[in-house]
Amino acid sequence: MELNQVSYFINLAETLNFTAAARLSGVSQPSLTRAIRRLEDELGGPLIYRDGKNSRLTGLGHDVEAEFRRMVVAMKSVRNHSEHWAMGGHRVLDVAVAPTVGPKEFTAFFESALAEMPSIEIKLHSLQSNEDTSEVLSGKYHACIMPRETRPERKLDVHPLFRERFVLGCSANHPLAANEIVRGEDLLEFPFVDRLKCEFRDRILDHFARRDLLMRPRFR
Amino acid sequence: MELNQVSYFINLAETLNFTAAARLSGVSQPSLTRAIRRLEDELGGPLIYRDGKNSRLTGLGHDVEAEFRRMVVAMKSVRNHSEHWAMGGHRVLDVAVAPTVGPKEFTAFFESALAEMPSIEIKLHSLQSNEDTSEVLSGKYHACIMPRETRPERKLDVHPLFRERFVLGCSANHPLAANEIVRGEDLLEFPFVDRLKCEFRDRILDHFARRDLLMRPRFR
DNA sequence: ATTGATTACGGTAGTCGTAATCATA
DNA sequence: TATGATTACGACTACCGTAATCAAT
Repeated sequence: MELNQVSYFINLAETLNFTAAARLSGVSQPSLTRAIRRLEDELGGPLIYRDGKNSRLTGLGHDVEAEFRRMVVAMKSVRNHSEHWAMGGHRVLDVAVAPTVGPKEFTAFFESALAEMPSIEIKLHSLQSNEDTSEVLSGKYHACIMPRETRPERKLDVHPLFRERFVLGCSANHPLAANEIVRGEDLLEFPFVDRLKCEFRDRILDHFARRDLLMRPRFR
Repeated sequence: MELNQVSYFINLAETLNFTAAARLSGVSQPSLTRAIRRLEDELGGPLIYRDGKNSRLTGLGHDVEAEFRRMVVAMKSVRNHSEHWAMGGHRVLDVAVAPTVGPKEFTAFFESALAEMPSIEIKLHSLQSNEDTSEVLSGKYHACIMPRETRPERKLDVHPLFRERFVLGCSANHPLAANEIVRGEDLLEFPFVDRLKCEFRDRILDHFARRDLLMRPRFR
């Protein structure tokens, strides 16, 4: 079964005349005759009663026509779609933002990007906790915004977007409340909780390890 | 755009792997690669990002996949249909019966026919007044049952099914009431109405003409 | 070294158009 | 004779498979 056979048959079903159908299809009459015959051979039965000016579709021909029309519709839809696409039509950019970051930090950037490229639509997703940059490689998202830099990957473009300060929240009469700057070393004097699920745990462990500081968590 | 390209692409969209898609499609890997490339050339843009184990469909690829699946569904439907048809599946026979005749005369025949050919369904239609045997030639009906024989047509099978008697209805003391048989000549003695729209008018005119009898209608 | 995709190339199948043939009105 | 469909035949396109090449892990 070939698509030219399909469109030939549609034209034949509309004209019930091989000559006219061939003209509609832009091929010679023998070519259309052969195409229809091949179709009939493949489907195992005649599609049209050949009877000069009284030609008419067989029952099978009627049934087949309906399905073929669906195929032609789908095919035209593909052509339309790809044409619009090629013309720089609508494109959707799926961007995932980690929940810790929150998209509101970037609304200004998104707005200017949308203004600059009117043919682009940006769809924001919330990056799930079990997802990471591999979701970009697999194609689920086109880009993602994360709270920490990832290990460099050749296949990924990684750009630094922002820096975040770590801030200590404590009571006003806490010994550290007076410090303008609180270093990691200062923190080690006090008991702390090791939150295994903290997004920044790896980075903080790494930070202290590089400074040869020993962390002694009091709770876990 | 060819149907093999369509099914190749469906397989590729499911596997995201040219080698696996080629195996599924039953062709060599280079052949599938070329088919996809031709498709992309025709549609004017890439359908899949080629990236080893991280290959993924483009936006256009996603859109095209949906439409292509519709085409494949329609194609499979055609195959199923024609297969059932070839297996002696369901066939509908459209039979038109002239309203003068009425289908009830043939219910016994239709019932026996249905019993004999279980794969056949008979659909009865009422033959409209402006329709005749040409509706069979044009394919609207497969057969029609008419109250009079038509002129012989090479393209039509004509079979006599029944004979109808013409009966005189009159009052008991009418001069003709005593006759066992009423001949046309007997009728000519009496005034009668020439019903131009009578279905049998032509046949009756012909009948008298062949006997050199002059009809003198008193009303029209 | 292995997996995955593309390019090169010779062979072949299938489709096309022209022209001839057949059938019918 | 004119219209419509099929068959015959030579030509060409385009697809396929094998094999080689390129790229990345």
